[in-house]
Amino acid sequence: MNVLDWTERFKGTAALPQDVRTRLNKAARIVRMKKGDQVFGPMNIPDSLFFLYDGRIRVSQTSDAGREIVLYRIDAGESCVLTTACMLAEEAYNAEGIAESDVTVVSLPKHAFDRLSAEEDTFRNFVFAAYSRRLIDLLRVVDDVAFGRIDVRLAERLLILGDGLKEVRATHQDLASELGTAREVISRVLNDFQKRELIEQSRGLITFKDKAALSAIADSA
Amino acid sequence: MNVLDWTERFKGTAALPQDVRTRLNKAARIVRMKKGDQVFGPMNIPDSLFFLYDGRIRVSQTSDAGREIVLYRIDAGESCVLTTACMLAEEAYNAEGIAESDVTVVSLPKHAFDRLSAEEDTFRNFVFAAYSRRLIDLLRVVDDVAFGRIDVRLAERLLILGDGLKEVRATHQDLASELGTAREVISRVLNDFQKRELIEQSRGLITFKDKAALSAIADSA
DNA sequence: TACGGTTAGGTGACAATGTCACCGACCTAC
DNA sequence: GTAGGTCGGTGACATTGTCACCTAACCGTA
Repeated sequence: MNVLDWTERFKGTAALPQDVRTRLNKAARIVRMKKGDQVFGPMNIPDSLFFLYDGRIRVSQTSDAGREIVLYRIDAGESCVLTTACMLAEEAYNAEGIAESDVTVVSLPKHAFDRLSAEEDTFRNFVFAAYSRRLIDLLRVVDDVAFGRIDVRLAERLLILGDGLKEVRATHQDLASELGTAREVISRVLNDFQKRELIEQSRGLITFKDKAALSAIADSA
Repeated sequence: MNVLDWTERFKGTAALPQDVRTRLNKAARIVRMKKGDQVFGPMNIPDSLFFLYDGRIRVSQTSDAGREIVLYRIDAGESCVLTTACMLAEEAYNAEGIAESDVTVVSLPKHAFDRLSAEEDTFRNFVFAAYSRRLIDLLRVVDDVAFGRIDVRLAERLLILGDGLKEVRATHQDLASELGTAREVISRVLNDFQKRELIEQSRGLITFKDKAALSAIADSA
């Protein structure tokens, strides 16, 4: 079943001795999911650890009123700490992970995780580091939401989403969900950006006209 | 120096064999600090793990503009994950911990922490659980700040701060810092609460008149 | 090609929150 | 007492969020 040796893909497993890696390859299950699938969510309390072998996952939280905010993204080679947290705290939480592309996930049963983090310093440090990074990501989100202006946050997010590209394919609602605000607010700000000739808009598509000026706005935090 | 055996105080250490606990008592340093002292902050990147033996620590974050928001509190018996995170990520962050009372902190050098979390399941689970709890705390903060109304949040916070008491000793600025908003906003909402006879105010002091009604507001999230 | 339903986006009025400038009341040290 | 600092009040205004309702673009199908 496991035609691929995923252990070489992760910082926490690549350095492990070969026999440990072989054991891991036996214990783990490889799961493939399609773009748009829910990788984890408030419904299914996980009983395994997840490592993202390939693709990208967007982790977001939804309010009672149905508004959404993106917390962070998981890239290939990273582990998903939030599922771990939910598992350990045995607490469901209204956060969900959506596959932003087709993804390949390595699912490691809890007992294997326990054993590995007990026996292997490298692996344990990898997990701790992942936790730390997410904590700091969340601190950043809190800072942005509590203290940031939305024009600044939107400029920043557009540049990230369109990194290296000359356009971003996203609806106003998508962008509102990124920042945890309302569609109308995004529409207003984007129209302002357009009037200032920083971008052009068409249905579901934003085209950069002046990235430098957007950067200036994004940095004026 | 170590007249007190702190290891009995923590879930992660109380269950350890006596010889391990003795070793820990040797390795750790006991630090006492006064109410109001900064236990950790953006300046001093920590090189040790902190466990709070006694007292309470308020962890908050400050914006560039100087506005503050309380992220969570550390109670006696808990470990301080954020310092751990900063240490592991080797990244300073603009969060700080302030002693809300006189505190006694157990400071465990990194190498002792590493060894302990490698050798003792109980301890490792304790640390993981602490991380998880803080992550979930922060998700809650994000939810509140991004989606919550401030009258609801203020009512809620007043009830927490005055749990079991009939008054809360805090200035409007203190409460603004709790919620990450401005003093004027707190003043407005408190005046509204007062007009509705839910509270009474005097300088630096808020007295409950109708906790039930406040609860109703707090729950109307 | 025309139709009808769905989705994306626009708009104005209003409510909630944040910002600014300035004020007076109170508190403490001298 | 008074000087200076802290605490809270206030009105005008800016920003952001909410609501109701609208139009335009897109898509599948007859």
